[in-house]
Amino acid sequence: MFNEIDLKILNILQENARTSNADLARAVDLAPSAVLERVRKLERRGVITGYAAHLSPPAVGLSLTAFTFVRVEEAVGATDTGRLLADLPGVLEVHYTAGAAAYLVKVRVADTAALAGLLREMGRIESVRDTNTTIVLETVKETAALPLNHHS
Amino acid sequence: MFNEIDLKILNILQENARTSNADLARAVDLAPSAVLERVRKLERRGVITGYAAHLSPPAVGLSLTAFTFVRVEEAVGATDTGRLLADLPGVLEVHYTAGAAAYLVKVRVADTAALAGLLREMGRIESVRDTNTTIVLETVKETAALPLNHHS
DNA sequence: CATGAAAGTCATCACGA
DNA sequence: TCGTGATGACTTTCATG
Repeated sequence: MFNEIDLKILNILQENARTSNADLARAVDLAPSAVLERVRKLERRGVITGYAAHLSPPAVGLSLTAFTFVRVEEAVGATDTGRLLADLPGVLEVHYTAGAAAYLVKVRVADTAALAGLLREMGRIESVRDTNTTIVLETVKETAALPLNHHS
Repeated sequence: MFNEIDLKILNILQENARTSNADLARAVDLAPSAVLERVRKLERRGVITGYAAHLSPPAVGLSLTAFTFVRVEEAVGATDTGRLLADLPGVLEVHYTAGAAAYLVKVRVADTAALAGLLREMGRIESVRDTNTTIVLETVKETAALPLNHHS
């Protein structure tokens, strides 16, 4: 699906999304206009889904990370509960998981009090049976950068 | 720590990291030079940690997401095992968790065969006692954008 | 798909209020 | 901290190979 030039562009943009088009062009040794078209095409094809600044959670007052399993009673395949969970403030990720009908929810909040409040909100959702939370003590690695290989 | 102008800048950049400085300036109604200095300051203070292009995992051949709990036998507080886990290809996140001495590892791979291979790699690490994997069927929400409030 | 030229726009810096 | 103004670089489009 990609040639090596596309891969190089994707890797550079994963590392620094604010790399200028001119710098990209120099890196892959193409004219800026050619690079611009490649990037646009990658965006249009849905390969690049967006560009995000990443902030330091503690720096913005979100010092507590946790993962919560939310067991639900809902028809298999339905994700209505998931969407309700996703809308709660502090919920960054909601994954519907195999096995026990449950969502795995990644949460970032200020402190344990805020976590307690968030769990209470989750419990208020009708279809939620119970929750099981694991608090993160230390994040060793956290990236959104995907490993790209040549036969992608 | 932040005033409303900084918050607005941070929110815009979380949404689109490639927003030009000139557009930022128009959005917050300041001169470009003033905005540039604010952004630089936010970077230097460690509030903004980077800018990343986000790719569609299936579009690059990574269609399987999973979370693996890795129980370890290692001194409390040590994260050597965590770093070894972090270096495995396909491992996006490694969190050391409270409770049972364990890491919660977020993984993205091509398919179940690749997952099996990755789990085998994990098992090869000496300090790893066992692993427990939950496969994601559907990701309802997945963002790195942090909710910012005015008393951050 | 890539190039190169042209027009408009932007990034960046020094300076002053 | 901010605005102004200058300059060199960049972005983007388009005609063309």
